[in-house]
Amino acid sequence: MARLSIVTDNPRPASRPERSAKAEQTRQTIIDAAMRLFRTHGYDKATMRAIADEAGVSIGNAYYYFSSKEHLIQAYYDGINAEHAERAAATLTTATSFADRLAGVLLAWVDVAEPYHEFAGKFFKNAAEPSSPLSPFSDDSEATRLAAIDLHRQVVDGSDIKLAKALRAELPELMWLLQMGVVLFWVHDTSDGQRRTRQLVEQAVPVIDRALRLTRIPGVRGLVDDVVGLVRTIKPTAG
Amino acid sequence: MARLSIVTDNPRPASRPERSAKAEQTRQTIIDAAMRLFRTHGYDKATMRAIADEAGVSIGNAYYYFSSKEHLIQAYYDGINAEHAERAAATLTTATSFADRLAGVLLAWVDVAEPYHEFAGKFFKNAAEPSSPLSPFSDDSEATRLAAIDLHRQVVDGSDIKLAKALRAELPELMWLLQMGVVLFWVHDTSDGQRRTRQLVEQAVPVIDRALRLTRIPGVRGLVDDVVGLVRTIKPTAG
DNA sequence: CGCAAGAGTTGAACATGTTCAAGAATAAGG
DNA sequence: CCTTATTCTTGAACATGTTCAACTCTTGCG
Repeated sequence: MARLSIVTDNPRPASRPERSAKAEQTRQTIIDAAMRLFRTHGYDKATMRAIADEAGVSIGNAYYYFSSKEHLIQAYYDGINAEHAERAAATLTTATSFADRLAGVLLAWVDVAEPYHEFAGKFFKNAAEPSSPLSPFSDDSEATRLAAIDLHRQVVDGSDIKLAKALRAELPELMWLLQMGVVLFWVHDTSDGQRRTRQLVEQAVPVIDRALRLTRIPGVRGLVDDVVGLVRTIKPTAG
Repeated sequence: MARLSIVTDNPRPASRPERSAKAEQTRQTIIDAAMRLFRTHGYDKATMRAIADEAGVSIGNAYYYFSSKEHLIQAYYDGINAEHAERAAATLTTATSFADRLAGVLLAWVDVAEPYHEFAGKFFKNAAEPSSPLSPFSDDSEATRLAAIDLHRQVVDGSDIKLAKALRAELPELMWLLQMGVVLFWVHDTSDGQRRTRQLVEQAVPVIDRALRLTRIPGVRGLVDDVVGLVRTIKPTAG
């Protein structure tokens, strides 16, 4: 699993990004230990003490590198995202229809995330707090979020779908929101292998595809402009 | 503020619902103490010890009545919902257009919830965990959820909007989902008085209204059936 | 080398949600 | 009233995320 540390928790000011080789190694050791324990014992059992033990460092040292358990989890989060991008690439290079591409990308996420489902509930809890750096809407997650949105831009751009320019520009962001919705459903989905989530994706994607193709109907056009305007108003201006 | 304890945390089996008058009183004392501290000192400062102290009982006793801090918060949750229903009634008896009714109900929620905004982040965190009884999707919250959905049914039924039968049946549930979306936005909204959330509601409602009226256009009709089918597939069958 | 400044490391201590064995108060049955 | 079962109450004890003052090691510089 590739490990992009997109969202870092660097204890040093940004102006001095270097870190000694040994420190970097210790840092990675801690991450690896945490991964191992999260996987084998779950979130609750993987206490900071256990992680520190497993990594062969003191508790205090773990906190020197990661200012909270949440920040430690961030590596997990990034790992899933990186794996998702990797896996989605297969779909993005082969499929041409919008529906296939979107379904492929969404199902790729479900596939990638499956091993973490049990863990995800606990993770999700932390991510839900607005002030948490793990929140998908937080400033800290911006890089991760933009990468995910970009993935959806590729879904659109590489597809055969015809859309109004304004809609095409905003659509990837809306699709990212859709993906957040899928994640929400997935987290609550207790069916085996998250069967119901896959069903949701497979059933929803054609409907979305159909809806998007309807946007070219004259009577619907005005509505689309309204939606785009709404998205633009709401979107970026933090605060 | 009315206090409907819709979702109770009864330590005794459901077959023996009675509780001594004194016990009931102690229970209420604890709730009141918790409310006071949540309001005055916020979620973090309102420790179980502080709450027990304020209520004049021991920590263990507080846990006898509420099996976790989350369950104690439930009263808060219910209180907001009850107040919302009360406040929404004004709109529901006067407004006749669908847009006005929906906007009125959603804005009523923002009004009612405003004092709790700071607190809400912490609350939301707990509610986000799927296994939490506080989750709006949990079995424990079913009564509360159904009440909220019913509120939206009143919005639809009392309005002048014309809709296909199937859509009309599912719409209240979709509107409840919309409300959850508004709540999500609201939680993350740091503008003063949650100005941006109000803006979102005011701008989104006319768009929704317009979209619903478009559902009668021939070409759109099939799409609506698909959406209804999708909602029905996904909705109830827990697990 | 010698030394100062900073990086890296430590574990005891703290705060808080939660549990639990034990006891006190109350209710039920005779 | 006495006995017994049940409800109610208690606070010490526990687990765990987090902090912090102190310590050791490394680096840079004369």
